Amino acid sequence: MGARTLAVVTDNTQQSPEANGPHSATPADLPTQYTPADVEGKLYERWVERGYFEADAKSEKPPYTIVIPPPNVTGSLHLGHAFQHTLMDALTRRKRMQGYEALWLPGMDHAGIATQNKVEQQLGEEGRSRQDLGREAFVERVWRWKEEYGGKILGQMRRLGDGVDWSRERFTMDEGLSRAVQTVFKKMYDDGLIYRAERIINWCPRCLTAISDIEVEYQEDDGELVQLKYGEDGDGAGTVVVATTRAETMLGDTAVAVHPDDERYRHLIGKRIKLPLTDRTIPVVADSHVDPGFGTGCVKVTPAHDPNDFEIGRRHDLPLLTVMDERGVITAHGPFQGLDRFEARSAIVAALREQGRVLEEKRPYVHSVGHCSRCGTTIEPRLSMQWWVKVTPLAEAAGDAVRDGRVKIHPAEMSSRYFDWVDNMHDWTISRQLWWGHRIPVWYGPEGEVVCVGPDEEPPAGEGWRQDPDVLDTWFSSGLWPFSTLGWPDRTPDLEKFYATDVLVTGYDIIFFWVARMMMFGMYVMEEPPFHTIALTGLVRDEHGKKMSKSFGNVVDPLDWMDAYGSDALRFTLASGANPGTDVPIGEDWVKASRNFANKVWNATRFALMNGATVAGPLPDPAEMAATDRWILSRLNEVVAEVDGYYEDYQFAKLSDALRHFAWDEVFDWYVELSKTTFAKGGRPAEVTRRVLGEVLDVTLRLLHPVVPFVTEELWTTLTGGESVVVAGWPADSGFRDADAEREIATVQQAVTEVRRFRADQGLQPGQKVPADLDLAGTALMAHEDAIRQLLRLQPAGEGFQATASLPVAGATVSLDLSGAIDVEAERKRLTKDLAAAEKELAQTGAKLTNEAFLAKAPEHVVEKIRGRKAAAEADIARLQQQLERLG
RNA sequence: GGGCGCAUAGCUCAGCGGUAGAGCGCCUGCCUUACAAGCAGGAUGUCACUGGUUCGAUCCCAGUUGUGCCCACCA
Repeated sequence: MGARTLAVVTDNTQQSPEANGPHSATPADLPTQYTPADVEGKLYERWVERGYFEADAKSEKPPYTIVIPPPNVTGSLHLGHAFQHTLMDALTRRKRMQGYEALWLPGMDHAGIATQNKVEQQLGEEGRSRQDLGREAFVERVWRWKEEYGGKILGQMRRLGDGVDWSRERFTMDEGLSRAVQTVFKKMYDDGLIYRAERIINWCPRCLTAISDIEVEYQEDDGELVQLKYGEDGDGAGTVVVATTRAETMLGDTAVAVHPDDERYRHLIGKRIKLPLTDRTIPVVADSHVDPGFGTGCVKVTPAHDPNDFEIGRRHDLPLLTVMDERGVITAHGPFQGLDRFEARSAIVAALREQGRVLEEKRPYVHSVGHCSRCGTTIEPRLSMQWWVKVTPLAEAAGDAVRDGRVKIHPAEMSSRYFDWVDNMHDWTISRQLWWGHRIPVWYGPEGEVVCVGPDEEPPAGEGWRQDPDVLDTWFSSGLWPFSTLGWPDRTPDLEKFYATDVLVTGYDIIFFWVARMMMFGMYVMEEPPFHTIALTGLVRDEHGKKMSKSFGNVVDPLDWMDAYGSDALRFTLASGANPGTDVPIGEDWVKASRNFANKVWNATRFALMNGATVAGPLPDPAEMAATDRWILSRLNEVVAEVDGYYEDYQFAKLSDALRHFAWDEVFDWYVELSKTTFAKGGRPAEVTRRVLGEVLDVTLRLLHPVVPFVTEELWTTLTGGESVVVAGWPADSGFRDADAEREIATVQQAVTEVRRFRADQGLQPGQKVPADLDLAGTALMAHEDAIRQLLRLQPAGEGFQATASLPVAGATVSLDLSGAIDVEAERKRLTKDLAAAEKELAQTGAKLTNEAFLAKAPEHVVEKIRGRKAAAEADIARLQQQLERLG
């Protein structure tokens, strides 16, 4: 029977809501292989042109909002982005289909240090520095850079299929967002939550700026712990030995500290000793911070170059002696002046060694050293005046919002990480000595006045007034992102409609940097959490679970895989690996497998179209359907419910898995195969199956669409004639279930599989027709004889039929004429093996059922189940023994 | 130094009190007119180790070993 004759469906009078008149897709419309490149770009542009992703603040529909974690303007798409974007896109696409006013808001972060470094590097290649240009020209240059090279990632997002609302794209340095920054700064300043203080901060001598604690990355570095003898033998106080890994700071020592209870040094407390290489004497102070058990129990104290020493200095009123400049060059007078800190370190140790003051060296001494997260330079603790945010009250509110359930963290186990942070947060250094960023809105007057200026206020004018030269930490503006992007501080329709956002999808690695700060600002500014749910994702790793890094050489450009296998394949693979909060390994073979799945869906739909599958008209009455139709519809509705459940739980791996198995193992491998017999026979049953097959594919494509938007769009529009699956409705569980049909088909599957196994064991060619006599009377298989014959390539038992093999399957008997001797040994082997398994099962279940304790204490349904298993094992054994006997 | 997590098939991971699962890989046979990016069949696990709780433990508890991550002011 030709496909053309089967494709004609004309008797339906009712159109489905999506249908655009009589629909006449033909298999010719679809090539035999899915080629992503042919459709992806075209479809994306169509979606954008039609405005599907543009949200309407005036809509009556309930809102669903996700703001994108703004990628750095310097960034390009990596697998981590592709991963998170896939999840966010799937969430918003589904909600859009469900009838929500879905907004996924895109944008970028100006990424202060990163961007400034990039442009400085570019200048460097021209032999110039930012100082050569001057501040204004430099910032101008950064803007030009941003226009020219920045935002590469936005184009890449289109490749991925991100359904973002481009009309609402934002940038943290936009006029509007800058106004939000200034407004918040002013408010916090007025509330006493922002203050200026001179403290030890983390200083990057290369970037020449302060950075916050979390921007410091600690590494185990090789160092040298040297023990230095301070003081003079002849002196009254004598000598003490201190240990240090940073000998160069000794030039700035202003004390030696010992523990107050340390008997060894009690006599020294209050005395002064000579500081080597200088003409100074320094006091010995008692401070309980000192651990008497470490080293000699004596600590050199350098209040201007070490945070602990700074605290000790404060407690003992020690002078702060700065001996290095902002580039880490020694400024103290003497032979070391002008040396870089590392040169100075060896020079000073050498000089002290010459004086016999270096007692003992431990080398290598591995210890934890802080590095700038942006450039890797060793951090220099540095005394300086900076702006700070007083975080305690903000962090408390941020913690409470999660504690009292207003914000849920997924998976819940990750909450501890969040609490650890917000409950122990130190004040936040927000000023940066950079030029690219939001300038601190504070003016200093000639008389020492300090004025914080709001966005609608004029800065003080006149002689001697100048603005603070520093800019704000990038995370200050990104912390405002969930509301600044919606127009705050204005009470915009967007803000009214779309705040608070629904879910924040981001990596667990960014909880401290970003999540906690958005929570703090959201609670403080909006008095409402910025999102209802925080869905934390893991990191993308390579196929062996190893971190992707340039040094390992295992970094993959997602665009390469999208080129080779399509965006859908990449997305499906990422979604399939997305178990909440866990890292996601990905390998090229897996992407290939996802591509194969897309192609399978493609071809199954082609088959359906060739055979006249349709979505037109209402579904036939179940009473009119064959068990196969009722079975697949029952399963379909179960899958709809299952997928919905997984979405609510952000279980992307589970829902992807469930859909793949349903589509491939059930719809394609069984329903479609069974439908071939129905179509071949024609008549009303074929019509019913055409409609059911259309329904099943329609719904399955909708269910798959959020994760694999391109192939589903192409197929769905072809199948249904609908405008776009993007704006089609999300399937709802109709409640239709048919347990009898499910059991019946399970029996068919079992029987068919059993005979197939026999055929394979007998070495029969898959296509080889075998005469067979089927005795199916009184079994669930009865209605499926034709399908069973078709699937198993069995032909009617004709003249001279000889039942050389007789298989009991599912209560029925299938007799085959193998035209000669069957392979007795192969069959005996198989049966013996099955028999052993059945006997083992019988022994196990039997043992349980004779166990009094089990019978007394196990719940009834468990006991019942074991009884069932025992009966099944007994039946299997009887059947297998009978077969073995027949073999002789 | 603290805290958290993980150890299940060759690889990557689900499962987490009642018969061990998936994807990829592997073996066998097939171009069966939707698909070889496919079809059919198959093999594979002392569920890290040692105890404990339980009628019953991969699953709960304790300890051991291995491994990963986060935090911390180890001079």
